[in-house]
Amino acid sequence: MHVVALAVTDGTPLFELAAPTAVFGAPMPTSARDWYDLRLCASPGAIVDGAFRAETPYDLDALVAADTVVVPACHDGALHPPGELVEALRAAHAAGARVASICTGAFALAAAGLLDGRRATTHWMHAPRLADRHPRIAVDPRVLYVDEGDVLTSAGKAAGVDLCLHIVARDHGTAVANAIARRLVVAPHRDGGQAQFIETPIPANGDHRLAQTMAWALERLDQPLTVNDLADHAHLSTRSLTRHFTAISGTTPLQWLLHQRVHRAQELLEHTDESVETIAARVGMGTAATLRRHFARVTRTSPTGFRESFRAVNAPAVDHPIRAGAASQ
DNA sequence: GCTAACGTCCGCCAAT
DNA sequence: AGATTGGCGGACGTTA
Repeated sequence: MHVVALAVTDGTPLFELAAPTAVFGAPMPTSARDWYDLRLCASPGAIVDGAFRAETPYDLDALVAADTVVVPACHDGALHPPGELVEALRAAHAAGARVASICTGAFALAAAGLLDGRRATTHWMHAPRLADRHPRIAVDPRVLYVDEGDVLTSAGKAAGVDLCLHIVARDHGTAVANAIARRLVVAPHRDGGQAQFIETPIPANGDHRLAQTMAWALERLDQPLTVNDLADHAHLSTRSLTRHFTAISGTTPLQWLLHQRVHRAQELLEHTDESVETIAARVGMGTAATLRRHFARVTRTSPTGFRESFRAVNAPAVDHPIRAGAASQ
């Protein structure tokens, strides 16, 4: 079992605990091979959100034993990350743990020196302070999260859900991450920027005016779709559609489509042995060359490279009988 | 990697 | 008065 330690200190907002708890504490999806052992690690007497006393056998020293440490914001975290937490983080990272922060949790990572020379993000309100106080960090306030391999940071609050799902996708593949996302009823995968950076939030609920059009598009991803087609479906001019689309999703229609196609290609690469050419056609990319281009832009790997590394992660050549719940959206 | 055709995006602005 | 719409045009992106 992969141990995920959630670092709780006095004043941690309840909301920030919710994301990692819901994602890593979820029951193991049928399509996953192993899963997480979520451990609440709290400093003694920690009160969550001024109301809830954390009761757990693990204290912050237990972070060292974790494979992944999740650090949510803490009281006054942007100003004075608790020294005890900073020390524990340093030790955990030195022991080989992957460390992820939510919101102002990044300040604790920064204080531990884990972000020096790296890219990172935090809540946009606190980004200037983080950059100011730690000049060696390349702070990007625009993204939802930043994946630096063994150190990950995410923006405020809800971006923590995206970060956690991203981690699940890294560990278990996008299909498992999507299964979790579906269970939590959040948008499967928010991204939009280059590489593993997420640039803009997409509302987690599906009740906005373009939801049906987006769902409609996802059902015919394999077919050629123009912005005009989307506009027709939404009964809007292309101009208005583009306007609403960017306002709602933070991406432009074509970019969103391209990302959806790449994500579907990832699932097919994970779960089928179809050729890149075939997959390109099935996800609505005219040619394999086109798929490769966008795939590289989004994932920083080639389709074949992605397939290989996915197979490597899920190495044991054991038959896995049922893939219930792993169907794509 | 280049190119030619075509599609997309977005500021501007008048119409609703 | 203020918000929303959608046509236009040109820079920019995508495709084969």
